[in-house]
Amino acid sequence: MPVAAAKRAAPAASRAAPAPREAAPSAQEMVAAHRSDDATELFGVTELCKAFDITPRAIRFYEDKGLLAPRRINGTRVYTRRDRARLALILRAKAIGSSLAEIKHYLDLYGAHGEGRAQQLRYVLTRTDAAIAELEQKRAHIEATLAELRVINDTVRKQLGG
Amino acid sequence: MPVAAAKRAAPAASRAAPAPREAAPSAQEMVAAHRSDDATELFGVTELCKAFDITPRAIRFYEDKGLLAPRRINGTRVYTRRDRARLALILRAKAIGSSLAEIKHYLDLYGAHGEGRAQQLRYVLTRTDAAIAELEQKRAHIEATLAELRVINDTVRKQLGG
DNA sequence: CGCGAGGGTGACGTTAACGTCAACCTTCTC
DNA sequence: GAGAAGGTTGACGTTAACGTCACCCTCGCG
Repeated sequence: MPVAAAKRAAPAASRAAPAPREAAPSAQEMVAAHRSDDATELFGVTELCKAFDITPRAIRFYEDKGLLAPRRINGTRVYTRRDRARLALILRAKAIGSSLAEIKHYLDLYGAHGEGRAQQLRYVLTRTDAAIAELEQKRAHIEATLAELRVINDTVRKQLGG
Repeated sequence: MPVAAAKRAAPAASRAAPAPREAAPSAQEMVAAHRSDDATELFGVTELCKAFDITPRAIRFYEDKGLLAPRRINGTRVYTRRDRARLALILRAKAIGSSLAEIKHYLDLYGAHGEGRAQQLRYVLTRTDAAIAELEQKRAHIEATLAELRVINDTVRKQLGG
């Protein structure tokens, strides 16, 4: 999965923008982006495709799965900045190995806090707790693997250097 | 993927061993386990299945994919401690979102260092470097997500507490 | 008014990672 | 020696996450 990017680009153009960085929004900003419903700053589908280096088919697929719900203007999809933020979340969650079904739950969390009643909020709380625990687990796995890879790396480096 | 464990157990027995912890081996031990080829301490397939909470079908599948290569005694699979260590690596790598194809490369790294010539070692070096970089990327994604989830969690907690 | 580009819609194909099932061996036990 | 238990092998089914393809509509333009 990591070793599979930059597949089909424009027929005759060498692109060198693998990561769509644009000043790395903070966690607060990211979360807030999901609550701003302003209609200024709209995006087209190809715009998002180029911005995130994915295909329109993928975007449509996410929409079929209920992860995105852009407005339609005369049938054509129109995305707000909130939609764009959701897409960013989707892709990042995918990158850490989540399935689209799980991502759907993540998005619920990002969207549904702040206005619900106590019952709802409590639910959000337990879900975020669980999600956090899972991610910490996963991070632990990654750090263990990193440690082992570094052992190998150092060993080999010494073999070559000595 | 995380939210899907403890499926079919023995028909009439409640098991409560979700995580197969046994004194968490260090990175050095883990790497070393891949280089010990002693035939003492052998395991059967169901033994491994229960130990790691997977099905025999999965193990056989990994074998088909070349991730495992246990000895056969009269057709029956027999696993050494090294095989068991490989299986542990496979599952951990899966948990962090790697595909089996990628895991195959990981295993190559764990196995092939220490004896090769400079050419080979250099290759291992670049591969470990790449793998490390990818994992650090992934870890960064996880930490970003964690930060956002904590923002949500705190927000909700304040709403309830205040 | 023709038409080409761009976007949309099924429908089907594909790959990964197994699950399920039927059929066949051994080996142990009674 | 007849089961029963446990292991092995195809072969086929399944789910997720898209890719590909064919066909359609619509808008802008010369």
